[in-house]
Amino acid sequence: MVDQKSNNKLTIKDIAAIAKVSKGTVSRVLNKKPGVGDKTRKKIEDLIKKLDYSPNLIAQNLASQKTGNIGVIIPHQAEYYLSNPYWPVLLSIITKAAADVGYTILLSTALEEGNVDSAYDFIIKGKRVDGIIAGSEFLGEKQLSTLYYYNIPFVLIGKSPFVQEYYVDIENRKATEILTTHLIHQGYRRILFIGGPETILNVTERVQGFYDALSHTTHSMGIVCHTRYEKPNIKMIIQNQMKNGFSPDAVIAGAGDLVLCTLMVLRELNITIPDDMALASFDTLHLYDYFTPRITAIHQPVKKLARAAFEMLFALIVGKTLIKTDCILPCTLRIGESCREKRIIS
Amino acid sequence: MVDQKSNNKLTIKDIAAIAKVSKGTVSRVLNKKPGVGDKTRKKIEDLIKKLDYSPNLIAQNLASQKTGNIGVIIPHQAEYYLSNPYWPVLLSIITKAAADVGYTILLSTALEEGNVDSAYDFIIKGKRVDGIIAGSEFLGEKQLSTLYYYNIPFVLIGKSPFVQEYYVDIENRKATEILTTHLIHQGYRRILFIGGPETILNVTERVQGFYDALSHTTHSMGIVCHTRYEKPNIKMIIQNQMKNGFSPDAVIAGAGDLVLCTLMVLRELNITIPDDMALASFDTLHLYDYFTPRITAIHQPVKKLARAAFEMLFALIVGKTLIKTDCILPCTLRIGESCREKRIIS
DNA sequence: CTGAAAGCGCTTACAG
DNA sequence: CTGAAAGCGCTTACAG
Repeated sequence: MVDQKSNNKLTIKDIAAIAKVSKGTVSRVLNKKPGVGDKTRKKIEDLIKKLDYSPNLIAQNLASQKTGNIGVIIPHQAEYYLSNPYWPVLLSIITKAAADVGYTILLSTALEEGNVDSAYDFIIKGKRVDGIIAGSEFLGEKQLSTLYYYNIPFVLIGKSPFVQEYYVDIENRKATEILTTHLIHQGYRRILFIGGPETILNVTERVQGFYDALSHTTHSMGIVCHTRYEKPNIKMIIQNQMKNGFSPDAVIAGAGDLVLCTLMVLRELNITIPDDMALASFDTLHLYDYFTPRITAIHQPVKKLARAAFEMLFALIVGKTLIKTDCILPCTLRIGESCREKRIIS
Repeated sequence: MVDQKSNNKLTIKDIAAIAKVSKGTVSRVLNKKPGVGDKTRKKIEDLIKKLDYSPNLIAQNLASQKTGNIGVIIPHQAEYYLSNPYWPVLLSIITKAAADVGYTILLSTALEEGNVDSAYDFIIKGKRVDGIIAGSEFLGEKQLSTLYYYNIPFVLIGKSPFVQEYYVDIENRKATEILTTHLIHQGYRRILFIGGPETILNVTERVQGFYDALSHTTHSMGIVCHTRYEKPNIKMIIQNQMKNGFSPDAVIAGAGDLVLCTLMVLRELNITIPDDMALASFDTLHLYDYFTPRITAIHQPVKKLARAAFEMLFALIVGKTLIKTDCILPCTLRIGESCREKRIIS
């Protein structure tokens, strides 16, 4: 048809005109608001369906002063956060939970590792989110003051020293204690704990858990070393500990980001797992089951964490009062073959 | 301060009032448009910086009739597309390329595997993207007619039987030929190719490449089997082929989604790689280097693919005329230890 | 170079 | 129950 307008952008005005009602009335049925007669409502609903009209979300947003978006801030650069299923899973669960209640996710990540400024600016300036879920790493007072200044509801994933409410996290300390205790029970005597940077709260919590376990035994001893996530110097750490007389018979990778690297280093050094050295880790790997031996590890309830974060944020956005302003979830121990019971040699 | 308005939402009106100019003038400097005196421009720029004003993007969008968003449609559900680095990498590269020119990504995925309707509706209705990059899988005439109806520029990742222009892809056929030829040269004689569903274009292309290689030799023969990605029945396939007399000495996993499963099945059946059976794959794995033996594989230039897709879309959006309306990229062969040269037994 | 005004497509008190 | 009108915060011809 020639006269089929190529300008196929139906607006509320068109619908109103065709239905011979006011825009206000159409708006009311669009938003399922009361104050419209049954007949009128039906007529407009039919028309909308027939014409396949859908409202311009941008205009809705501007008029209603709500965006329908929630911002997710991943405080890492893509290369890094994609190396691990943690953030992708978190993100996809949040997206799904948000979609269920009509919200869209706006994702913002650090452009370079450790620099979250741009990520916050991107999301906050421009006023296009109703709330924010952010990873607590690298969250500083600068970002916080911006959040508070713009008065925007937010929930953190992971504790922050600066924030006392509205966060979700896991039982880092307790879980590490459980894992370490397992190693002790399996007969390992000299356990090396490799953790991330000590400036990160969950790292110090895990270290505490490690010491908690050791404090309950006289058979085993432990050593803690820290390294960066992005460029871990695990090889050096392990070699040093082997030379300096501690010579660990078990090593715990204190974060999902460190397991693989540790695994590689052990292979490179021709150290057999678990015969030469046991390996355990906090956090499981992507494709976990595909590694031999499977690595004994603490499993985080990432999906639950994501759902908890979204529910908390949603409550904040709609103004529901929260009874609990935090949510700390327990982890589980998954036993593989990488920490088999030690033969009586030591 | 008590009188520090909690309503801290600076608008263009406020800026105009303070600077004693009109909103139009502020808008012009905001958008770096000509038609403003140097002094006035400087004054306004300083004010904006001082007050840390940033314009409301939603209002900008509505007024300018541009969204600054581009939609990315991943035609899979999260559980599935996260099992493989392909989509996450694609997404993160597109996001970065888009950010460089001021665009934001709106992600939409299938809520259930194979059903992309909602993904398209979500992105297209509501008019909030200036263009779309979509995976070509499951793209049907229904989605296409919607895209054309709304007259929205789009670029496909992967060929589609329905679309003759504006897509990017890799050399599926040629790459598979290269891989298969490598296996033949390594001395493998009975090669099993396990591919995805034959309804998918890249699967049939790869199968063609497989046959291309075989057609150049009289030493080796091949068999092709198809399976679903989400729930591959690889164990059955391999067992059948072992029983029925073909008894392959090499297997090619025809897609990244099938490698791991194949690997697991071989382990389960106590088949050693490569001594009992060689394993090669199209597409590398996440954490590729961490598997022993490393698997010989075709490597796709995913990052290049993503950049090519975005560049093409961007050109379409700004109305630049394209010389090439498609982009087919070559792949490379990565040789691991999973297809070692075969001892002369057969 | 600058301003006044119309308009983007909605929502939402306010009347009636 | 329904409509008319103002307003959300911008942009963009159009004058001058």
